[in-house]
Amino acid sequence: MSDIETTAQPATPAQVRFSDFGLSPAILQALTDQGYEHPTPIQAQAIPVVLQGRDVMGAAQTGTGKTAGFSLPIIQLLLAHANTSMSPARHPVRALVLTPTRELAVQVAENVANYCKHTPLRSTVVYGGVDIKPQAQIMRGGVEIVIATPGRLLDHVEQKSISLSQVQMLVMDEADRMLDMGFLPDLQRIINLLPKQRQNLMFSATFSPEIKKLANSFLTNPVTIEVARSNATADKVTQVVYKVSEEHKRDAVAYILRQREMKQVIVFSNTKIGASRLARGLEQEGMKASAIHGDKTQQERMAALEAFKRGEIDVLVATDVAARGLDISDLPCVINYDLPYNAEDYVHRIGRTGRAGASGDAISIYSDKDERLLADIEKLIKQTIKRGALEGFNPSGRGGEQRHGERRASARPERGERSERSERPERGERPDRGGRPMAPRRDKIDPWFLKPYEPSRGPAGATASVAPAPSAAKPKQKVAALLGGLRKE
DNA sequence: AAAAAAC
Repeated sequence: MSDIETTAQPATPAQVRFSDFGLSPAILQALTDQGYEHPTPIQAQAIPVVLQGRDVMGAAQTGTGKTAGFSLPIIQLLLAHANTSMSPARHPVRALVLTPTRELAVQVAENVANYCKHTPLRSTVVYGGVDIKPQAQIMRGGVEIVIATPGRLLDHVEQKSISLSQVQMLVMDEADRMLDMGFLPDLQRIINLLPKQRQNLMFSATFSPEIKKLANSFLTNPVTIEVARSNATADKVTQVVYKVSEEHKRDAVAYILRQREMKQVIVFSNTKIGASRLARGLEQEGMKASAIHGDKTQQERMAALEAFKRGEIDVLVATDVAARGLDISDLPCVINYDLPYNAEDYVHRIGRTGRAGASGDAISIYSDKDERLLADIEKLIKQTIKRGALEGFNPSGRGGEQRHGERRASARPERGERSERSERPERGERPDRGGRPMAPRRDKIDPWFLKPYEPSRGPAGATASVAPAPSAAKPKQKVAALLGGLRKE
């Protein structure tokens, strides 16, 4: 098999209809219910190919309609052999969808359930952080389609609440993300439990060498589908960066939010601590803000997401748990409170806005020490991002915008002011880690985040030897070794 | 460097 070839067609979705694919009336009815008539480009390409039973390697950003692209034909194929018996034994798991995050699993499951609603097929979702028993109960009752995060799925396998021996179709959604998160060993264990004879669909936002290798080991003669070149940012998104000194970043975000009177904004932070602090800071400024990150309980995560979707919260401060996949529709604006360490994450983050033809703004705050990150991002997206100036933003005090009568600079620790104490991570923020081991033990914590910011300088000051290559190569080697070794447990 | 994910 040669290199990945692009089958990207300037599809003409306006002329294609879902009814052209020979899908069952039950599926078409579900689509009609939701007002869907025309497939998106990736749907138009994927549906016929999946219906043919081919393996697929799909490159697609979120917001392209990828979920329907694989779930509609899967449902169709399952229906072709569906039976209406109520016996659990007659409802073995036949399609398995794996996702990297719990929220994404829930979201995919909601879609699948919707598409199935006029069919006898049953689907369910399993993920960690919540009680396992109800999940096991549902699966023992028999389901054809399971959407899962890898760890909890394996848990169910060990508990024997699920058998994977009848799985005919496997979907790996956000495969690049799963690799990044170290799910490769779990993926391999799961795949070892599946029948050899099956159809595989893999979706990834990027075509890194690791992803190609994964595709080569798990897919059989796949058809490659690509819509919108990966690494290309949506053209509808207006991007701008504002340079601010590190200690004024939070004020800058508050200023931007207030200035533009923005509703429904996601603000991305690189750290969980940073996200919590920023959310609280914004709340103190009177905004309706909430944080979502991996140290929140699953309940809190869901609650924040729901509140945001319902419009009860205007600002969702998130780590990269929300960077990919989440279908928070058509946000007018995304703000990067930190520039992401991985340039690719920038693309995913700003992909939350400017979707479905709408335009959007992507605003990033950065400071001196982030020049390198900005350069990496611009290199990846092959464009220079506009440097903006925050008109009227005067964080250094001395009057400035304080004449608006705002409460005195809640988010501006002066030197020596000991606001740090009150900025510690909330107590009780994670009474329940969802069963995952508590992150680092107290005595092992490196409290870098509690220290005041200091521009880090090498020991010799001037010779800040720049050697990014080896550090970048390391994780890749690990992935390559795992892929090559195909170790089994 | 960070984040995510099973018990």
